[in-house]
Amino acid sequence: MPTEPLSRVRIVAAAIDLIEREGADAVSMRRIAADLNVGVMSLYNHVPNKASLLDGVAESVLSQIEFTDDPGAHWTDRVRMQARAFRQIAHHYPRSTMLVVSRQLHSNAGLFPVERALTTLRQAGFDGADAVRMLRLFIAYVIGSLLREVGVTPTFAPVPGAPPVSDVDPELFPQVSELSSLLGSCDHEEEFDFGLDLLIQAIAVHLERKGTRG
Amino acid sequence: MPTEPLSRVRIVAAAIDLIEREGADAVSMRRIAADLNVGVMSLYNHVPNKASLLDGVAESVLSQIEFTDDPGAHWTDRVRMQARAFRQIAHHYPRSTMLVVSRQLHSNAGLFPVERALTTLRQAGFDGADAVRMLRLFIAYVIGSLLREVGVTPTFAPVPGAPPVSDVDPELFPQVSELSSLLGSCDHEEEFDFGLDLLIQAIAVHLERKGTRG
DNA sequence: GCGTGGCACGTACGGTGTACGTGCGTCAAT
DNA sequence: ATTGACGCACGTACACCGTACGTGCCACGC
Repeated sequence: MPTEPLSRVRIVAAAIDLIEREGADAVSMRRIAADLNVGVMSLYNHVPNKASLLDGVAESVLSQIEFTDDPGAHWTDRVRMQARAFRQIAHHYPRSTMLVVSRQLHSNAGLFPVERALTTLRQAGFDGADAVRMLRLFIAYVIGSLLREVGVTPTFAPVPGAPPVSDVDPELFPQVSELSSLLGSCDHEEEFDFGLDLLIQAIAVHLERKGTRG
Repeated sequence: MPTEPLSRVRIVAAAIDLIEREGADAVSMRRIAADLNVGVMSLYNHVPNKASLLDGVAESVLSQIEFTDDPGAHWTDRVRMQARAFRQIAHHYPRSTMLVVSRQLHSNAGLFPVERALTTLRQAGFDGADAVRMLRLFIAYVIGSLLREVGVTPTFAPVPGAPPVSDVDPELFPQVSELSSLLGSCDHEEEFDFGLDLLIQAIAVHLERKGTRG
């Protein structure tokens, strides 16, 4: 049974698998090698070091975003679709996404989504400066939302292991304790779409005002 | 010269100092001990483990947020001030903030800002469910913005060491390459305020509509 | 047949977090 | 005053980490 030859993509895939199964802390060169039934140092024939391997993870996750763009649709719908595509990848690879988001990105893998978004925004009528602004606004919102969904955030994503928002002092935190049931649960998709629509509507207004003025 | 006795807060302070000076990767129990002129294992008399120490860092940073709330001001201004207070702490402790944002939060230190924000929103007229929604929306935006400012993000915060958005293929990425100068630089404060105002305006509209309807 | 280069692998070194034991200083009860 | 207990600083030791370096196998071009 000659196993498939070792390669960078196989190593990256094993890393993603491991991250999703046991979390980013479990990632070690030795562990990945073991999962691949391979000596540790063999990995270094295909990957210069661990940091580069994690860059590969980021690149791979990013490149798996599936954009289905309909050039005929209204720009608001196209923007919405692009944002949702991001969310879906994060939903699929939650723990890897966490890693992607919290690492400096060195490759050009992140440029495709950026290019696509800028194109859409400029076709909608934004000038260059505003397109960049709006892009940054959306990225901030999307990434912030992903972090909530993935399980970080000061707003109590329902972490299965941890206790809910129990044992808060109602004297000190009346609002938090009154709204604890709302804070403790979260329909991430509904919440994401709510904010997304609000944002899109807001920048549509911004666009109209600029258009009628200048 | 009897040095001040070792304590959890002194250890946490040393950790924050180290993180800001040399980055989160430089943090190790040995290194912190050395900075404090202390044996490694002495730390464990005040801190159960490294993870807890990092929780302490998060807690400390969060608790240093300076809210100056004027109960007489319009709610939009109060919300703006609270968001800015967050940004300022991140600006002051950029690398620690990165760490805070990318860790699950286990303590109640994050509850004060939450309580405060919820109070403001409910006084503005939002019902419980909407207040929670709006809070989450703001948190997503603020955290996403902080990540950009702190130096992550797919949008090219100007990392001093790295080359700018050079060497992108204008054929593949026409928008990116045309707007490269805009993408490559960023007035974080201006950008943050722009998005913040847009957001506040949007939820103000949302509030009015709900108010006049119900 | 014979180099030669790619690749799997073992060994080894300096780093990490932390379990455990030891010794010293201080304070409480006798 | 003596003794006991406890708190806390510290050293040692272990398992694990990333990776530099050397070795040997095997498949290929000449």
